[in-house]
Amino acid sequence: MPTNDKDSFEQVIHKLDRLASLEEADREAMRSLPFSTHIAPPHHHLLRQGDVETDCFVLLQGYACRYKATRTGGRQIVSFHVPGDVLNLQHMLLTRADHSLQAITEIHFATVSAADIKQITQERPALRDALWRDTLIDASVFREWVLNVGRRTAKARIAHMLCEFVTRREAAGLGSPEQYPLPMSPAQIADATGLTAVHVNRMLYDLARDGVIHRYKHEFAITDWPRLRQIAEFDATYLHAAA
Amino acid sequence: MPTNDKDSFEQVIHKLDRLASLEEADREAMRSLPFSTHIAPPHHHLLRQGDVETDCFVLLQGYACRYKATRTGGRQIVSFHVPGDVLNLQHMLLTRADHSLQAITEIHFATVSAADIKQITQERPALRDALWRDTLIDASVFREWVLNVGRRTAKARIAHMLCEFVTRREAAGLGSPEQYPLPMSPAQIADATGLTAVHVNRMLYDLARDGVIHRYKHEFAITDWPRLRQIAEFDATYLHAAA
DNA sequence: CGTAGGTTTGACTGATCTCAAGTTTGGTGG
DNA sequence: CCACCAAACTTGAGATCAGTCAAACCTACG
Repeated sequence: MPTNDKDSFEQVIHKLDRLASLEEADREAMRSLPFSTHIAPPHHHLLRQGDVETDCFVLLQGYACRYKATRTGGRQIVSFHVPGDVLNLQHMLLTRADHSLQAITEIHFATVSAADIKQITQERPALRDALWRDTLIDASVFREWVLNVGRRTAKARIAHMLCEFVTRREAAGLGSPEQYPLPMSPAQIADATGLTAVHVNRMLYDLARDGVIHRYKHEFAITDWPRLRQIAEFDATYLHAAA
Repeated sequence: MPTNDKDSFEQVIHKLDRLASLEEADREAMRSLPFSTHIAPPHHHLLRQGDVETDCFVLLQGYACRYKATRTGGRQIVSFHVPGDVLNLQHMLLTRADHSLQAITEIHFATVSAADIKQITQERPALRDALWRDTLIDASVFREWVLNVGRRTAKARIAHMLCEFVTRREAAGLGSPEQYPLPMSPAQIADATGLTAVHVNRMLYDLARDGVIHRYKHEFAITDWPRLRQIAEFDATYLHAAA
């Protein structure tokens, strides 16, 4: 676990390195980006649907999610994020936020000017490839979510969402699927899967009864990773080796 | 309606023009891209989940969709496409197809080498912005679909999907929402909304009874556009003025 | 220790699915 | 041009998964 924000910022560079073959000059260009770091408590909004935003946020520590709201009060989480993720790269070219951005746990994040990021993508083709590829993988993940919410049963949906999260967490170097508890609450899982908190709770109970997860107080962890993947029909190819 | 494929190709250029301010040199660069044109019948697959693809497809005439399949036979359409859309720009940087691509009506399309497209994005920043912006809007649309499938009732889901389609069709210069019938079948609407064909049919019946759409044989058209938008809670800002 | 907010449980409801039997449609060949 | 066929669409009846409502219970926090 990185101990300071400067070290944490290296995670993004490391991630981009996996997405395209960067040269040392590319890494240096990233490091030289002016950024400021911040800490936000759980539930803090970094951005709200409709806002005009000219900064990009890089998650350094903790977990966050993006969500959209329906006029009638419905809430749908559209993605979860792990350290190293750029949370809103789209603001490089799209100024109006079509969704909100919220901290799940306490988070550390960096803000970088969208214009600065745009600038380095002009100057450094490898960074352009890596960042563009990142946004394309983002889109691929959304497609999988449409499938997940549209065509899977409640239990499979939940399982799939958990599989994706821990796979991405592991890719970010934060431990194997069974190693750490999951940060999201039943209510958040409900909002991510298009279910109600009540029903999520029942399914979580089932998964616990079958020994797939273990629950203790307001936390839970995966105890049978192979079985969870099986329940979810999880196939990580849609992550395009981002994970 | 363009009468030949060369004229049709101008639609993409026109679309990119709306996404970024192109110079004449940018438009020329697009026109000079080597491409070949093809015709495919309804249901024809341009691409299947898992394929390795190095060409990009540009839709010139007709309608197409992208979908993902679940191992157990479920099918989820993740987007519909109108003439002028690049159907798989992601293959510029991602080689493995994470979804299938299928014609809905008879279509005319052009294939352009992904490498050529990548090349012009290096040489012409305005084209890079336009194309990148296009992929970001694509992602925004997927997010809206996650919300649609996850948090709306059957009728609103269907209405929303129809609203988006006709809005995009109009943006492509193909007539106002009420002007032409819709090309998709109940079964396809079902696959796009995460419902069954049986239930879609019932909802379509309701919408027809309320005078929102008109059905005749295996076609239907919108007859009350304001009411349809209202049922759908449709707000086009997520299309980021692509439409 | 008291309170507020989220979680859990139970009983009931209802939206959507499933299954299966018609019906329409568009294509094909005589 | 008409009869036939396959495929898709419709319709109805019954089943079920997930939602709603409401009460009780934690848990964290002041």
